Amino acid sequence: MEKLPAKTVERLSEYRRTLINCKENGKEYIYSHELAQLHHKTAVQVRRDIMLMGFSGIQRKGYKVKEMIDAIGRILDCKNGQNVGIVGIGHLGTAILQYFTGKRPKLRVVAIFDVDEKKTGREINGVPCYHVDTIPEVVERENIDLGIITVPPKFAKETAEGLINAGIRGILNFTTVPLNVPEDVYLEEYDMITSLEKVAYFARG
Amino acid sequence: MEKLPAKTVERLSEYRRTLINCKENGKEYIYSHELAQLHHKTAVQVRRDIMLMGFSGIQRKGYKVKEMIDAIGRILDCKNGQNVGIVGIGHLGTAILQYFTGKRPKLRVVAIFDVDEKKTGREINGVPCYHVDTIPEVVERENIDLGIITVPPKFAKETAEGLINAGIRGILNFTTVPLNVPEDVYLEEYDMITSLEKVAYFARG
DNA sequence: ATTAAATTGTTAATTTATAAACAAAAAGAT
DNA sequence: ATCTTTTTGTTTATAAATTAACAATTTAAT
Ligand SMILES: NC(=O)c1ccc[n+]([C@@H]2O[C@H](COP(=O)([O-])OP(=O)(O)OC[C@H]3O[C@@H](n4cnc5c(N)ncnc54)[C@H](O)[C@@H]3O)[C@@H](O)[C@H]2O)c1
Ligand SMILES: NC(=O)c1ccc[n+]([C@@H]2O[C@H](COP(=O)([O-])OP(=O)(O)OC[C@H]3O[C@@H](n4cnc5c(N)ncnc54)[C@H](O)[C@@H]3O)[C@@H](O)[C@H]2O)c1
Repeated sequence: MEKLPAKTVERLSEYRRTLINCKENGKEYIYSHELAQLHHKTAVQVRRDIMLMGFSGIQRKGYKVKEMIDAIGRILDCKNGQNVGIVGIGHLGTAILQYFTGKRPKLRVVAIFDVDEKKTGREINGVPCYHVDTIPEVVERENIDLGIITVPPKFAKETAEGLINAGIRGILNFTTVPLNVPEDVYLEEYDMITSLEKVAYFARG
Repeated sequence: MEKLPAKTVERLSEYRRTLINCKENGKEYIYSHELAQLHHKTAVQVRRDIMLMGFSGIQRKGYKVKEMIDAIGRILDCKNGQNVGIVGIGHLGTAILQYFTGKRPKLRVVAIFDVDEKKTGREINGVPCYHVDTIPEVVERENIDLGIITVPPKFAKETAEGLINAGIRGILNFTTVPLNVPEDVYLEEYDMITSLEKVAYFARG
């Protein structure tokens, strides 16, 4: 199936988060303009995204929340789910781990890796923590597809290489060290400083 | 002065990070294609961004690293700097605080806020931690412009309102709770789940 | 029944972002 | 000196993303 535009994929993920919330609050239907307002987007944009993923609403009633959650799931989720490993379980790694637990059944954090012996060999937040040296075996055995890198900067490169050699398909990198990945590995990076500098720039007149 | 496109601003921030690194490694000049490669961008894009900010290189020699860092500073940095407050100093807040310290002299984290009495009333990472109830006074007194929200979700809304009432100009929100801000407050949001779902989507064929 | 209002779905237009093309300048090679 | 190569700077073209426009449908009101 043809891939959707990256921007649409991002928004679908965001819409789903909101829809799950709506569902928990007992909301059955939602209008495009409601969803738009919650995301500071236009209603047209929302409808266009929904159209692109091949879902339909009911005129004058809006979109069925439950069905739309499922429709987004058919786009974003892999049928049998995808397994995730986090490397470097310090402040940021722990924040991510906690944030993830229980949120997305199809995106399972099944392993975390560190070098600190106070952390390895036990479970943190219900997830086993392994020594980084075991990345090859564990990634293979646990069928880990995606890696999140939250190690100190100077270990970022070797961590990425380790994950890639172990057969990972996608990386989310929070160290702000430039990484080189082969074509068939998808790389996403995020830097809070960039976000804050953007806020700083646009916040002043 | 006219604002640059948001995408260009983001890239300038990223370029600067890399340039600072280059400078520390004693690199004096950099070519557009080198900078491009480090950021998985094209050389044309890099040159265009540089052109948009009104900076010039030297033909066949590239861009002077030190001068370009300064030029980006003239775009991104406020003359007298901007002060930042972080609200909610748990795992994520601490990760951000540590990550920031010392990195951007013009973007100073001058206060952190929490409700936990084990944290308030002392310094964390060299930054005083105040009780959230004192946001109005502290924001005023310390001349805080920008706020980062890393509180538990259910307190996100009131935190944002508190910051806005205290006169903040920009917010970086890591709780994934929809916020409403007045027109003159710039809001940026980030969700790691969205990033990872994007990686998951594009990482599979 | 008829009309009016609200809302979706889709096409068309516009705007923004990226890439291509190429002139100009500098450095080095012949 | 002249030519070739490399690299910047800028314009032009292409592509992507967003917004506008509007037809179609449903519901409610008169
Ligand atoms: N991009 C961003 O927005 C952003 C924000 C905050 C932090 N960071 C970066 O994220 C990383 C982690 O930040 P943090 O605050 O959690 O740091 P931290 O020091 O709290 O945690 C780092 C963890 O990595 C472990 N570690 C060290 N070497 C390792 C190795 N070779 N392999 C595996 N694990 C190893 C440590 O034992 C520790 O548990 C740092 O690189 C930091 O600069 C990025
Ligand atoms: N957007 C993302 O990518 C992302 C990732 C991880 C976590 N999060 C979110 O960030 C937030 C913080 O995550 P965390 O892992 O650091 O949680 P945490 O529990 O470790 O930290 C929360 C902190 O907020 C403090 N706090 C509680 N109520 C407060 C209030 N009313 N005012 C000020 N401070 C208060 C607590 O004392 C604690 O120190 C959560 O909302 C979490 O969901 C977002």
